[in-house]
Amino acid sequence: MDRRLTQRGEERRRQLMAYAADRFADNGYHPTSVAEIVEGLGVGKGVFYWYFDSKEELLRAILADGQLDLRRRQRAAIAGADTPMERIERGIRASIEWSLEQRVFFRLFQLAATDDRFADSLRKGEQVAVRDAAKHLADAMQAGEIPDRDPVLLAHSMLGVTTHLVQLNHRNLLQATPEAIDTAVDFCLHGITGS
Amino acid sequence: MDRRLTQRGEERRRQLMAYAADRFADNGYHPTSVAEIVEGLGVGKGVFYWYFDSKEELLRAILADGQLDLRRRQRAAIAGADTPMERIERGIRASIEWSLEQRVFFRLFQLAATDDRFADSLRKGEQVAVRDAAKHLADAMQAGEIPDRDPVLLAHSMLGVTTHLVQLNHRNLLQATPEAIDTAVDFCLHGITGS
Amino acid sequence: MDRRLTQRGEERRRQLMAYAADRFADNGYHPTSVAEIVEGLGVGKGVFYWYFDSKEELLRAILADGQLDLRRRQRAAIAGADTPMERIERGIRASIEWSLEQRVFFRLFQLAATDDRFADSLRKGEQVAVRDAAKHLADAMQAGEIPDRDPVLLAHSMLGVTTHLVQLNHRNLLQATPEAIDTAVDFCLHGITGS
Amino acid sequence: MDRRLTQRGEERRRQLMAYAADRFADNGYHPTSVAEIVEGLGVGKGVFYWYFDSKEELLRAILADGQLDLRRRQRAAIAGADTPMERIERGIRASIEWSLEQRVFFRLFQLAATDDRFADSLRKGEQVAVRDAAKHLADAMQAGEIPDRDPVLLAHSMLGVTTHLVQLNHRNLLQATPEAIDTAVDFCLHGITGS
DNA sequence: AATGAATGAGCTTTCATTCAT
DNA sequence: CATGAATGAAAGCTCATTCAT
Repeated sequence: MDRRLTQRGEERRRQLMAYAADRFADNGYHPTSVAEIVEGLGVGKGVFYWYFDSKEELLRAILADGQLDLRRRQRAAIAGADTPMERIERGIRASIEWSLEQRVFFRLFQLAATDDRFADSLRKGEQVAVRDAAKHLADAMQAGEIPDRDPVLLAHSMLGVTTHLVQLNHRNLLQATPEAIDTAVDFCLHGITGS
Repeated sequence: MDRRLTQRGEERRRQLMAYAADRFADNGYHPTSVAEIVEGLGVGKGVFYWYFDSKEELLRAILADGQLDLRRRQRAAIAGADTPMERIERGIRASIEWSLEQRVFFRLFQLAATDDRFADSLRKGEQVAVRDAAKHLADAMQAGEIPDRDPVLLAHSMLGVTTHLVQLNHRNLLQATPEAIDTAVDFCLHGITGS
Repeated sequence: MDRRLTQRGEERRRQLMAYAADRFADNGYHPTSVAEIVEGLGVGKGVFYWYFDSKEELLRAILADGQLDLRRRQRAAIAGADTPMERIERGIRASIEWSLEQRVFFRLFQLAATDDRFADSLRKGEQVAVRDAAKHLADAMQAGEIPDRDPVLLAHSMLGVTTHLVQLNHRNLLQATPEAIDTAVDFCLHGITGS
Repeated sequence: MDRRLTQRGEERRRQLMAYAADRFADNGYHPTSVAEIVEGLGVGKGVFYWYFDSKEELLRAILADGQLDLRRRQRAAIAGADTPMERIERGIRASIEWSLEQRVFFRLFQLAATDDRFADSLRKGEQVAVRDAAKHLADAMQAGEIPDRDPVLLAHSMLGVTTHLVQLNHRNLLQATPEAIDTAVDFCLHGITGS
């Protein structure tokens, strides 16, 4: 799908993505039909296929959007930090905050991770973030601030903690209060610092 | 579905569940059709609906099976431990090991967690395990072995770490070697121990 | 589609093929929808896909049926002939007669010949018949009954004459009376006999 | 569609017809969409419907163009001939040559002949040519050069031979070499001459 | 003249489920 | 218990055509 879009077309595309993202997040990918999406927006079915090759491509586009946004936030958060440990903490906090705010994107990431058709594109984004964190961890090890361990594994461990916390919050099983977030961040920092 | 099953009937039911579990784990719940399941076993469609009310009920039954098995393993692991901290570590390790062995069940848990129709029944099992771990954590706090923090949150943090590790392993993004498992367990123990 | 069919299933399959053949012959392949076919028979849409993988496969099955029938007729016609020339004439006449009787099959052959998706399977059947005729022509040349010329080309020329005649008849542009058939057969025989 | 077209408009119309003719010949009428045509030319959909009322009308216009061109060629070929038999042979040869050159038109004629919506307009053109040939045949009979037989049927027989030969050539099943053409023409001439 | 956007009926196909045997 | 057949709503998608600009 490589169409030259007018201003109006660009808006329609956004509109479709936003509405579909909501529906996917609420009902899941398979249970949400294209008909449901276009009816929800009060447009004809053809409109959908004017902007997207398929339902699959639509979700892919949404996911890419989300990953881009998350990545931006992480970069901005890390930007002003001076030490590796500071970068790590800021990165964690930025990820948690973004995920708490971007409920829809977060749920779509979770959804997509369980579907082979989408898991790969997610993987790429995740790996970028993980490798970034691993780099900072390696720096901290170099500086003797934390003991030597596989930095990639540690980065993934932190990711596991934060992801799970956000999930609980979105499912209303736990309130992600500032204190709770602090506890989780502390858990991570002590996890990497070791004895 | 409350049928008195003969010996042979019981086997058929197991067979259906095992085969369906494999297919669901490989292709996902929605993309796997009932037709695919019965054809794979070389039986007619009637067989399926003799043993299960619906495709949905089938997955629910599979999930319940898995949760029961996991719970058993966790209990057995904790049984011989004397201190709270030992119980915690053994519980973590048991969960990791089971999840690594039971690839199919683990994948189905992940799948089901993203589908509202199944998420609730999973939740229940998860909460039992979390509350159990939280109890041990509270015991350890009481004994002054770890600083006071929300034990439920800590338990969830550990769950996040282990789940993520297993996920990586099953996706071939990381080998869950004994060393890697040790690192993750260490991460958790230091996470709860704090400074 | 490799299904074990019961007596009843076999009948349904035949029924679908017969009805669809009529509709395809009347309206063409593309303009005839699966919905039209199943509605015409008063059955559900699923029935169609129980017996055929696709609309395309259905037409292929019909064509194969027709070709088999034509081939049988040609073989039977030639069977009792003693000389090459007699075999040729009987073969021509058998083809014409079959094509006149089997209006539907004949139209489907014409239809399919203009569609790349089906042309190949037709080709094979046609070539078998042509090669057979060419063999008889070569025999006649050997015997000095007709002058030497490319026997395949001559066989095709005869095929062109007969096909065209039948076409005219089915389109009501010409009555294929016994006299007309005789004229066409004569045309062919003189065409191959030469001066 | 009765539009006063500018010079440029005339060109656009030609361009659309030429491109569409290619696509129809390659993929068939139904499988070729209007979208495909306009996208192939890099123009908007409005252009198409500015020049043609419908997809159907477009094909009709193309077919009319082709028939006109063929008719011209046939007339020119016959022009210089003195005897009926010469006219017949020249007509045959002209038809074969044109059909070999005008691969696209020829394929479209074949396509259209199997579709009731277009068959009629083709029929008219074919009948003109056939009646023309039949007239020459009748002249030859009058002159005693060939035996008396239904001249229309003979003309159609010749048409069947030549059409089939060209078809084979376009499908790469046979090379229409000068010798092959001679053989086919001979076949026709002997076919009408008889014993 | 021309464009991109929109329409919506209709297409082929799928699939959970039911049923007669 | 088990089978093959049948159902029919609904899915994803296509496409000739129209329209606002």
